[in-house]
Amino acid sequence: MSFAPLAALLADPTRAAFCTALLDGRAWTAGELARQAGVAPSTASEHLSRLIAGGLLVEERQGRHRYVRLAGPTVATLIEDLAGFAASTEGGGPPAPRSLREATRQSAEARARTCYDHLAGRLGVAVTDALLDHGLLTDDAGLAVTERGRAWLAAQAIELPERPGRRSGRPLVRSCLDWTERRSHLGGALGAALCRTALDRAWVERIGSGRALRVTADGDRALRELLGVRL
Amino acid sequence: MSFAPLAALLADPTRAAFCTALLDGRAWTAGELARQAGVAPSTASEHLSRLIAGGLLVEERQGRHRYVRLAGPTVATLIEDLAGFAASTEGGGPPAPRSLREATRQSAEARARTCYDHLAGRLGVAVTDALLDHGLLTDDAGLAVTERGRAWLAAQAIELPERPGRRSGRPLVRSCLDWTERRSHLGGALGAALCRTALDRAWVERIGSGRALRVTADGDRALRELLGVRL
DNA sequence: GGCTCGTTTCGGTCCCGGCCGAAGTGTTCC
DNA sequence: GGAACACTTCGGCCGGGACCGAAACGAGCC
Repeated sequence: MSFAPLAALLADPTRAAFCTALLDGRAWTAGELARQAGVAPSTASEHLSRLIAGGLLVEERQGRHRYVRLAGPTVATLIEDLAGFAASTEGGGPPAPRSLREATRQSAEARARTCYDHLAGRLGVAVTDALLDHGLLTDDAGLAVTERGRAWLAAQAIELPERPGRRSGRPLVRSCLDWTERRSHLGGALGAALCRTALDRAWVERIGSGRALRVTADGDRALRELLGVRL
Repeated sequence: MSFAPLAALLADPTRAAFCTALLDGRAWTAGELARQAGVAPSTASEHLSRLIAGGLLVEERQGRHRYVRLAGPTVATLIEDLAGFAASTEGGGPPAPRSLREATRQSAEARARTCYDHLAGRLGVAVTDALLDHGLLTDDAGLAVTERGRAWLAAQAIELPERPGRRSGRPLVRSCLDWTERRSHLGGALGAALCRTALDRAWVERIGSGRALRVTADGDRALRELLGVRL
C-alpha cells in the first residue's frame, strides 16, 4: 500500500552503495559488495537479505558464493530516477576523488560505462545524438524509433524484442538522464540491445570489475563508419 | 552524491502519507495533513520542514496557514514510480499494464490537470489565453482582472472570495508557471474560482484519484461558447 | 579427516529519529 | 485589547535498526 517500506530499503547509505554498485547490471558477490562499501561481511549479509526480500535484488547461489544483481530494468530506472533527482537538488556533482585510483576510475567512467544494461557516459550520449542526427531516432513527442531507424537496425542485424512496449512492461526506447553528463542518453530495450551488440562484437570491453568500458580499435572504426561518431 | 538522504525522506510512513495526499496536485495545510495522517501538529510541522528542506515540497505561507504542495511534476512522478513499484512487489495493486497506464495518465495530465487548485496543462493555458484575448484579464504591469472581466464573471455567476487581495494573504490573480507547457497560466483566487466552477458545473471531472482531469461534453461546449476555447 | 574461505546467525551496543505535550509566536476575528 | 486558532520550538521518551565480533555453517580443496 504505502511506498515507505520500499523507500526505507533505499534510505540506508550502505544499501544505497550496494544498489549504486549493482547499477552496472552485473552480479556481485556479497563479499565484494561488503568490501566496496566498507562494512563487515555480516552486515552486508543482512542488508542483502532485506533487499532481496523487498524485491529489489535477486540472488543466484553458486557454491559458497552468493551472487546478487538488480531484479530488473524497473529497479534500475527507479534507482536512476532517485539518484537523478537527488543530484539535481543537492547540486553536488561527482564527489571529489580522494585518490589517484579514484580519479582514474572516474574519468574512465565519464568516458564510457554501462548504466544497468545500456551505454552511458560520453559514449552513450554521443551514440544517442548520432542516432538522432541520422534520423534513426526522433524526439518529437517523446523518443521513438523511425522507420529508417528500424531499417538500419535490421541492416546491422541488431535484433529488437518482439512486441516492445505494448502491454508488456518495457519501453523500446527510454530517455535516461545521466547525472554525470547532465544529458539524456538512450535506455530501454533498444539501449540494451545496442549495448549487448557492442559487447558481443567487441566494440567495447569492460575495464576491470567496475562499470567502465573501453572502446576498442574495432569499435572506434565501427562507430565512425556506421554513425559518424568520433570520440 | 548518494540518494540515501532523499530516500530517507520518503521512508517514513507519516511523510509517505503526506506525499500521497499531496499527489492530487493540490495544496494542503499542515493541520490538514496532520489530521489526515493521525499525528500531532507538532510532529507534522517537523516532517514538513524536512520535506521542504529536501526539495520535495514547497510552501506558501498565507496568514496563519502553511500551505504545502509537491515541488513539481518531477517529484510527483518520482513518488508515483515508487508507489507503483511497491504495489507491484507487495502484490497490493492490480497487475495493471504499467507502461500503458503510465502513458495514458501522462497524456491525460498534459491535456488537463489541477495545479494546486487551478487549471493547468493545455487546458489551463488555453483558458488563460482566452481570458487575455477577450480583455477579461490584462497583463499590463502584472496580471489583473479588468472591469469587463468582473462583469463577465458576475454574468457567469462565478463568485470571487469576499475580500480578495486586501491584506488577507491571497492575491486575486496570480501567474503560475506551467512546467510542462512552459507557459504561464492563471492561478490565485480567480484561478481557483474558475477551477471550482468548472468542477461544480461538471465541465471537467477528476480522473480517478490523481491530478488529471477530463473535459466533459458539457465542458467542451461551455468553453467554446463562453471563451472560444477549442481543445 | 582437517583446513580454508565465503557466508550466516546471534548477542549486544549505540545512536538516530519519530512521537508527544507544553509552552511560545504570530495571525485573525470580535 | 482579548480570545481563538494555526503553527513552531523544545525537552524527553522510546523503539528500530545499523553495526560489529564471535561463533556456527557449508562448500571446496588437500
